[in-house]
Amino acid sequence: METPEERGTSGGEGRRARRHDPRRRERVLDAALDVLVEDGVAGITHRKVAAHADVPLGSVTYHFASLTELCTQAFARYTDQRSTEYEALFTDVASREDLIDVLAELVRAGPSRRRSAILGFELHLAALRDPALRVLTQEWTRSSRTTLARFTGPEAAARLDALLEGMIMQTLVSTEREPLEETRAAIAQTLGPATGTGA
Amino acid sequence: METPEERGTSGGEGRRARRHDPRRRERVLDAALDVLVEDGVAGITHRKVAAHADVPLGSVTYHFASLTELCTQAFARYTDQRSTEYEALFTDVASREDLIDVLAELVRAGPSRRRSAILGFELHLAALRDPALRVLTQEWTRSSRTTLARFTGPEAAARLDALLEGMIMQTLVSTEREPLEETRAAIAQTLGPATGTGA
Amino acid sequence: METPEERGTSGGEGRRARRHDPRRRERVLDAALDVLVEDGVAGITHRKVAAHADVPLGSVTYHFASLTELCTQAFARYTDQRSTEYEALFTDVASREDLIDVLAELVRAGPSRRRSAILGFELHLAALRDPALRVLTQEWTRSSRTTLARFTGPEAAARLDALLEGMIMQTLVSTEREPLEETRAAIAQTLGPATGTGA
Amino acid sequence: METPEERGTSGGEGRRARRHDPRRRERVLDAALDVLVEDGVAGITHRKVAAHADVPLGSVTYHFASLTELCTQAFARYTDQRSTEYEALFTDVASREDLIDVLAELVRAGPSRRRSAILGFELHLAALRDPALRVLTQEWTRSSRTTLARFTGPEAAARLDALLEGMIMQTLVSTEREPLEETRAAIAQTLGPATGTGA
DNA sequence: AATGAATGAGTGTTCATTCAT
DNA sequence: TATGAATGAACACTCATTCAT
Repeated sequence: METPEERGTSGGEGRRARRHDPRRRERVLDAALDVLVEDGVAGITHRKVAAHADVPLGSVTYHFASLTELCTQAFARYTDQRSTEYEALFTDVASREDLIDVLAELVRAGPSRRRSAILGFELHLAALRDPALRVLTQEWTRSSRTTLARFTGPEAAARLDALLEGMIMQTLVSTEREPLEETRAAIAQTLGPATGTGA
Repeated sequence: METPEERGTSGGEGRRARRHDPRRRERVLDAALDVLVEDGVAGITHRKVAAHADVPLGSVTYHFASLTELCTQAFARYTDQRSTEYEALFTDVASREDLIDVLAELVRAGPSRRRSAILGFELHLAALRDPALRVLTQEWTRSSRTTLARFTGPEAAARLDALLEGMIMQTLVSTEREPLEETRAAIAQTLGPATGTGA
Repeated sequence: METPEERGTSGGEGRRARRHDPRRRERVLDAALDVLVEDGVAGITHRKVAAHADVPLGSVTYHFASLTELCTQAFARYTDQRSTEYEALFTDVASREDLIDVLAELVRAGPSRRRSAILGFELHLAALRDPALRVLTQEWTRSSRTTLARFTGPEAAARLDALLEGMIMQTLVSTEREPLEETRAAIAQTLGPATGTGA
Repeated sequence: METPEERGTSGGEGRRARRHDPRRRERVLDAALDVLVEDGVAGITHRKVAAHADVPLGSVTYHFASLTELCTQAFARYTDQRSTEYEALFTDVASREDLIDVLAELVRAGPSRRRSAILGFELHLAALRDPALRVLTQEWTRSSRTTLARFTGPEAAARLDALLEGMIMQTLVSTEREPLEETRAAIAQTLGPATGTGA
């Protein structure tokens, strides 16, 4: 009913002619995760996600019925990927020492981990207010504890999980890095005294 | 949601004629904390804060130059109160057992603590992106570790702090409560083996 | 409200494999009329019509070049059906009494008529702003007056037509029903004094 | 949180410096009625109203909590004004002839009345779907019938009201004007046979 | 012939912030 | 000092319409 006028003139630069783009959905979800890392749940908007994915705004709202749903699905994608990654960390663990190595590295790792850590905490916080997200955090907790429990037994796994989460949070926020030895010592102690033979 | 009619001269019951209200600033800050608990940094607005404090909208923007500043000062008020409270928890601690009691209670405490825990995590997350808030988290970490260190030595204090933070976060999100004994056991283990005489 | 998941291959039960559905067009027009009854010209959208007709969105835009055209054709279908129905009402009218019966019933009839009445007024109002629709209202007015005039002569037909339209509108909006006798009396008076023998 | 940049640069031409504008509300309501006349309930938007009132968009949403409420209040303003006007039409009516003159003039009047008539029908139609508006139509019907009944008695007032409404609607839509004599005759007949002395 | 994917214009609404009083 | 009015930017979301298949 209104005159369209400058139809199809605008549109950024690198875009155009990406009609029929399978994986579009996934690209948008990844972009959403990028925005969540950068600006948090507090700062995510359709527009930022669209810009980040180099996709028109309408494309985001087309694929996801609401911003909430976009976040939910993005977080689901995150926990999914994260679980697999987490599992993979432990494939080569054969001894108590190996385990400590892997976990200390997990806590102290650099920027690559930073992204993951931030998303984890954003998710936890958002889950406090959104039951749909609570499903994800519960599943994630269960799965990470199960993985740890293979080496430690269930109670120690729960403690360890809490300790790791706390250490990761603190690493995230603090400016200076804790000495490696202290990280290892904290993990070792939570694992409990070394038994005679192995992990 | 409001229209001038509902705004303006009205204001419920308790307001009006509170000219020269010296506690106005503090009331607004507490209201801001309430809103942060309820809706998070993602959901705070001047209007919600004003409504919560039963104060005109203009009063909020008058006392605080920007929403960011309001949040910063509210968080500052929170860490301030929290530090004092935290310190107070330990005044009667005389033994290792006392310490475990107090910390287990800290982790497991109900709704009263929930507010505090949520604010703590909101602050941590927001601090990732705002240096002004990082000052607060650093000071808060330093102070809580110092308090703990009186009983444990510095390294154990750091571990313990991480463990507590992780446990509190998990308590916050999870639906079922962990058995008290496990909480105590986790703390005890992180404290390290009991020494001969006391805490 | 829909996301690709909910759209796409799904579609409830009765759809699918209705390739080459010759009545598709008519089903869409009827669906459009349903939506016009429910939400008015103010509320009609391609999506609502498609959902109502249980037809993919693309099907609506495929068959009708624009929403305006869809409305126009739907209204055309309405006046067409309505004229036939209207005509049919009078086939058995043999006396002045019969005529009054039929018209009173027309004014007072229940839900079945409600649909028709609402569409009539939606059309009239839309026609004020759209010349294409004015063609329909003029033809409809002409045809209904012609029908009435068979029993009353042209001037009385015009009056009667106006009276009926006004009464129907009032019936539509008002909550309580006017007594039958008053409806009949109003019609009778507009018909003019009974002549000796019949209608 | 975003950079404002070109704050306060835009803003039309004739505007500016109309802070503290009492009557702003009323101006907006009148603008809303203008838009309703022009584009109907189907076409009203905040932006059109703002432009018509030469007022910033924010001003419209500031004064009215929702578009629905804006329409409701605009229609309320309309019925209010209309009732007064309607009443005034009859102040000088002293005879049956006078009454017929006034009503025929009411039906046939030109553009000035057109606005009023369109609003009346928009309101009626919208009232079908919105109970808040139904309050207005009921009150309006009651009041106009009361006015008419002063000259005709209650039953005739109801008939007359319906007839007038129907005739006005038809006048609105039709292209050619009905002869004055027929309008008068229709009214006269609905008034019933002239009694001996007067109105 | 038919339709799912896609897109850009535009909508209602919220809100931080400014400003006159 | 304090606040109601005001405003413009931005947001989530809807939708008519286009287009590749």
